[in-house]
Amino acid sequence: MDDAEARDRLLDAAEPLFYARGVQAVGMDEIRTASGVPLKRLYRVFPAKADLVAAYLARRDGRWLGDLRAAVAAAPDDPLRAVYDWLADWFGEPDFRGCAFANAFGELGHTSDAVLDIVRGHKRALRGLLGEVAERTGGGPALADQLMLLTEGAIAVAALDPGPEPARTAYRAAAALAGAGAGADMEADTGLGSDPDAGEGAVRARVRAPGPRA
Amino acid sequence: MDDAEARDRLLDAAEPLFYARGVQAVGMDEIRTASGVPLKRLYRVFPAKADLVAAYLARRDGRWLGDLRAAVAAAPDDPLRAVYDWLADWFGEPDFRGCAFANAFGELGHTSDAVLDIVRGHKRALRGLLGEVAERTGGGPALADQLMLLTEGAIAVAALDPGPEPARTAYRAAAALAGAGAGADMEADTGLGSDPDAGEGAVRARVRAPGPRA
DNA sequence: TACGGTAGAGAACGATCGTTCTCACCGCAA
DNA sequence: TTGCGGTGAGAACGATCGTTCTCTACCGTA
Repeated sequence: MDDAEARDRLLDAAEPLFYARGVQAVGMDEIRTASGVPLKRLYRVFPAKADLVAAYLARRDGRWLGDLRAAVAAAPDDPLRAVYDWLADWFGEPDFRGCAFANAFGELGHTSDAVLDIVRGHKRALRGLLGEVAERTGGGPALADQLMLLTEGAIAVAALDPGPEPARTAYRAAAALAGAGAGADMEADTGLGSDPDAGEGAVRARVRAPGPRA
Repeated sequence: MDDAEARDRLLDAAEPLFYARGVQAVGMDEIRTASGVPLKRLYRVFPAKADLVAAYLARRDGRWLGDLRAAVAAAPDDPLRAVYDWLADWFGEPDFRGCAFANAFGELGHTSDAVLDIVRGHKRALRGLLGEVAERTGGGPALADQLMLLTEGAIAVAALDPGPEPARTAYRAAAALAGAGAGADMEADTGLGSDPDAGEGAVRARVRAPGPRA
């Protein structure tokens, strides 16, 4: 067995375990057993569990975004629809358990800066892809930000209640926003201007003082 | 010291620790030290760590939703705006670290059914509150589902990039959807009907076969 | 003043888990 | 054949952590 092959086998074994049960709930011994790679080589390829976790997230990041990008590229006439159709499909998979990166953030985001960086990078890349989709749909960055919220929201909702429905809801909202906002990026918003600080005073005055919530 | 007071002090000590660093990263000894409650009494009040975690989430659930409900009630003329102003305020708090329930789900959702139930209950209650907001804004359940996506999406985005901006983006989208969809719940959606299964064939046919993604 | 029951402080226990070490084994060069 | 570098399997180590136990001190009551 090659080191490169060992690496693949380790990641192939670790990924479904980490995704299904969380990183901390899966021990190195279980990965050893599942992969068939001896511990010695495991620790040569990944000197610490943190390295394996980072590789797991990095590989998943590449594949996930690659698949989504391919789905978008395959539907040049309606990239918006392609995004949410793809999500609907994903949400319906039997082992769907939400966003691996959001889950990793909840588990390790405060403990590991490496994990935090990967998660941030993943979301930034997703935002970039949605930016292209928004542009090709006739919208601008404002639409892209809205698509990002709808996408993240759909994933979060589907995580607790698996099924394609949240993706359909997101698509309807996205289509409505894209239709309403075609070329109307700076006046379709019913209130706040696009200056990030313009409404802050009013915003803060309207609600109570900060305190711990959720 | 009373058992009831011990309980409060334990939760007061545990909550910021759990929220800031995650449940698994905080040991019972640290909670003992931070609360000043002796270990013996700690284990009388909460026989196991899981009980303390459940109480932490339950208390936070009640307070978070109560605060949001109060903010909505305080702005009867524009409940939609109240929601996202409140969120913007929350996102700006210095110790904001995303949704405690989403984080707990990522950490323990697959291990603990009790945690899963609390998280599901929390999100269901939030969806209920947004349902009222949607209704008072002139929308129906379709708008409520969209608000849910925008809200969850804003929280998820803000978790990785703290600041009020995602709440403002969500508000703009919500206001646009509420304006566009007033009384137009069954035809404003640009494509898919409201029947959950009507478009499924097309949806599934458009994308590739399922496989592990993210 | 003696005493039973409870509280507090912290040591101790037992399990888990990441990581390292031991040791027998195998293929290969001299 | 004879060593030898590396491999595989799994035991062992060390740390952490949830939980329990021990021991001393105190308080209300007779």
